[in-house]
Amino acid sequence: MTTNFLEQLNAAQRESVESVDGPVLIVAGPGSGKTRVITNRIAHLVLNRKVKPYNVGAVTFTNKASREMKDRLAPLLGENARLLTVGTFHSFCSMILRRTGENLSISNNFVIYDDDDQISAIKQSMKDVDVDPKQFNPRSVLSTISNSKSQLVNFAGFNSQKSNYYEEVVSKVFERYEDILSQGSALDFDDLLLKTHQLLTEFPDATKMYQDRFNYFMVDEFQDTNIAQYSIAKLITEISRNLCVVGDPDQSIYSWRNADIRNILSFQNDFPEAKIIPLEQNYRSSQNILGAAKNVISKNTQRVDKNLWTSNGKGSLISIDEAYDEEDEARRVIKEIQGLVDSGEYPLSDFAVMYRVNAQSRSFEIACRRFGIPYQIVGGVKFYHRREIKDITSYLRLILNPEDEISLTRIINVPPRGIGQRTLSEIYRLSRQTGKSLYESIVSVTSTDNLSHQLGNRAINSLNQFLSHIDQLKKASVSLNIMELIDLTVSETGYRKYIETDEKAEERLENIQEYRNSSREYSSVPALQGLVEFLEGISLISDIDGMEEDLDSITLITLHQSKGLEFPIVFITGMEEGLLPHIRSLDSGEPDELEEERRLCYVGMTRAEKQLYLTRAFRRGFRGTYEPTVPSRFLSDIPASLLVKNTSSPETDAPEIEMRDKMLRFRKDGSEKAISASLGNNSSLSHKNKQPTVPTRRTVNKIKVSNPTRKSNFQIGDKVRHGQFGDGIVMSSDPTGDDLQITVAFKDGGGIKKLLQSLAKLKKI
DNA sequence: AATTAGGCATTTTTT
DNA sequence: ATGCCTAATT
Repeated sequence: MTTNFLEQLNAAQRESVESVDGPVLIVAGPGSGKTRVITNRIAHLVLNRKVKPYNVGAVTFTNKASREMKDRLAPLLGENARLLTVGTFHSFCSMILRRTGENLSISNNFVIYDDDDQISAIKQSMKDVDVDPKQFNPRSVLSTISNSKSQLVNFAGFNSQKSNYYEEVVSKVFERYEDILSQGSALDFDDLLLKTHQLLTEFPDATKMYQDRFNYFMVDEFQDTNIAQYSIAKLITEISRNLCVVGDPDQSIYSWRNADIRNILSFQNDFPEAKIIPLEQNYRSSQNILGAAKNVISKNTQRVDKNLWTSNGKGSLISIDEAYDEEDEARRVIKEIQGLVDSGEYPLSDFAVMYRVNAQSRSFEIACRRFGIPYQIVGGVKFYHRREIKDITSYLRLILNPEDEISLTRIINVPPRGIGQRTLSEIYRLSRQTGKSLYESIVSVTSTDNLSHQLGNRAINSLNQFLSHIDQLKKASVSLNIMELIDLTVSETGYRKYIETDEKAEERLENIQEYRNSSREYSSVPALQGLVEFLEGISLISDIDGMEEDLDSITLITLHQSKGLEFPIVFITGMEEGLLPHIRSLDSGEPDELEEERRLCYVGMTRAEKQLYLTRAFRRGFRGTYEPTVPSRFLSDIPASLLVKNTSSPETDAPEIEMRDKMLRFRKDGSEKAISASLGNNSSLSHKNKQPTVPTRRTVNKIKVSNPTRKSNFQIGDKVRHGQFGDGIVMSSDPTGDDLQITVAFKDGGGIKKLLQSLAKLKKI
């Protein structure tokens, strides 16, 4: 091995790589070779500074990123690469807690509750402490708790500083929630961090062990870490002070997940001696793209300006394309891609279509299928969140820990075995009365001499049946590997038979098959440990992890998920007020949130190497009705000199004729084009064995070109009569989809109602 | 106990 | 429009 990899770096990169002693902050602009710096830095540590790989730790944002890092290190370090500790913050913490969590009475077989489980646990907690889920949204309660935890405030802390009624309520739920989790030997995502932090502050022996081990520690995507994560990194490197963080404040897009951009400031305060190295040369994008992106981001007020530059050529101008609606938008994008692919210049894998919200993916999927363009969709309906998958996972968790009440209640009657509401609430009652767990209560209820319950023979039989399933699986679990265990679960519990009656049987069975396949890599691990690791694996996996770069397909992806990726040609779609920037950020009135939207846009734009398209639709469907749109403010931040001269697209307030023309053209195209076989797949695991799915027959005449109801029969100010609400005055009338929405203020306290002209037989009076 | 109908909230982004 | 939850039905 030689050091020649250093010679291929620019000055700043090289300095980043060679500055290994003491704290370092690398401010890495988009495309500045960040991953290369990190991997080379590790290689430099091991090869030139003779640091043992065992003493190096690096945390990344996703599993995918760590996998890539390991892949890149393998050729440089050979076998040594395996000895490095590279993972996400959450998997890093999970490792610590499995090894030394017993200090905090955490079982080393703990399971990790994902989103769904957390919501179930919150709902159960709310029920237990008599909080009405209609009055308090379980999701917001959870997010309050999560927010608290990620700032290192546990239940005790939260409880002692609650200051209003809402927080009092949350506190009650919080307490119960923690009980449910510990009952289930479960930690949620935030606990992984919170408990690790607790361990590292309260248990010097364990702490010392980790501090001695991780002499060199690196944090990637530092701008998207939360307080808990930063604190952990600080604790780990308290002695060595060899903490290197890499990030870009302009790419901070996860504040809603409690990431705290102030960490960057804190770092400079906490480590005043830190070396700060900006990486400002962009190797990814053309001058035009970089210029456009810089113009967008520069409108943010709360930022330090950077001097990003590139020696790349000017490249193509940026295109702004305007469509009639989201279907038309998708059609135009996919046709453009098809054209470029047909010209032979680009492979499919060069293209990414990005959007703000997952719901937008639908129209692109449909267009891809219609035009026969293979696509890879990142995210969407999460594989591990599908019902059949969650069900089997619950069984597996019960094998590990029958006290897990969230998993138990999920599957106690799945498949149906006659354990209904009545039976369950009786068990609950007994459990609360005796202080025993649900499982224990079931065991005691089914023992012959217990007469303290009010359950019929039938219920007892069903419960016995359930118990014997769990028993049998538990016994088998000590000798079977994970794959065999899944098979046994599916057959033994009658789950397979049950699923076969489902209308989506085929799809569900396929998913179970896929689940089984994904367990293969754990099958060589000893029985129980394999189970633990498999369960951890599926909890910590993310959608982006399933993405495959070299698949011959285009990529459909959210802007958030696109962070860290790059594509020769990028389409950012839905450039509309309310979508990007998202309505939530506008409603909140928080300028910070708007700035984050702008950063999100910036992240998307800077993914592009050669060509960037920004698209929008004149109108967009929202839960049933269509709304006219306003172009995103970010579009006007791009100087005209960087844009392709507008050729065909009309302006926002296009004349009616132009609009109709577009619609006609659309209709013609859509119905004439034959449906080609689709290579797309719709699972986040991206298995290639999906049969070509028949596209949803989306009838194009959904858009009616002429519709008599579009013309309003009512003028503002007209007096009208409604069968139910009585008399009122028309306030406004707006077209929605094919219909007209009439807003009427009714007399006699009837209030203001929005009515559809076609349905609400309004009479003029 | 299981099935069904109707009411209601929901959609930002995810380790 | 869709999906989840509750209430009503059998």
